[in-house]
Amino acid sequence: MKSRVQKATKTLSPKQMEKVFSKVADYFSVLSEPSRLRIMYAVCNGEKTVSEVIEMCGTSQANVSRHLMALHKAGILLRRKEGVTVYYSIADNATVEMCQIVCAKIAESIH
Amino acid sequence: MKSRVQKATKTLSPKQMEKVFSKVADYFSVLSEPSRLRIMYAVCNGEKTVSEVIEMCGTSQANVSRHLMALHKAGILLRRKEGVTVYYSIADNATVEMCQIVCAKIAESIH
DNA sequence: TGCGTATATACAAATATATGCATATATAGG
DNA sequence: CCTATATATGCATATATTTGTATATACGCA
Repeated sequence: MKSRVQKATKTLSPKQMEKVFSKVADYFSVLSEPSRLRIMYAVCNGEKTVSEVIEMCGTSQANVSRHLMALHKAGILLRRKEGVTVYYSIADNATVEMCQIVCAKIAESIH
Repeated sequence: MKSRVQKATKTLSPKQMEKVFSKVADYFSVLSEPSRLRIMYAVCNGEKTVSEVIEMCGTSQANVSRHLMALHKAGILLRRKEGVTVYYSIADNATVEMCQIVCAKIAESIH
């Protein structure tokens, strides 16, 4: 019996598997920083401007901007520009689902 | 309307939130290396010994051992010792679910 | 006790990553 | 055109992470 992960990858060659591993690693890597998770938490409730995120997170402007951009480039956040203002929002539910699973798992161990 | 992530964390103080962010970051961090994902892939189909994983992954003994231990310490893999042999296996389905979600997402973008 | 095998770990070197600070770019308003 | 505001980026530094090599530990067996 094949695992669900293997079902999702069964048509891929070894070379392609390496590519998947590398991309998945990049994906998790973006989510492996407290500062970026704080930003994700700020945004996960609805679209926010960079300034709003700075306010909510209490991090420097440069870092918030960089992190938001990194999350965007990883396909995790959408980016919408309106005049001088830039809005970021969650790109798709897969990430939120994941964060929910992990947060639940972790929060449990803290109570 | 609250997001699912916020539901999972609504009873936590800001200090506890920081702890959660830090732990979640650690969790994702462990999964953010191609070498460790390769190892996860080797193990996700059923319990394996360190030697078997070395064989399957073609990585050095030291690295496989280190990575398996890291995955274990992060609560992602179970560790069972029998004589001189050590067996590792997936600790719980949350991680596999996550990997499935992400792999599906990524594999899609490769086809 | 001594040897061989399986696994873990210490240390150094190479590489990557996050951050602060300064500066650049873009746009709206006067 | 000039200024003020919002956002992005370049550079240097501090810090963390990965890896290889060598060595240590643990266990079974003679």
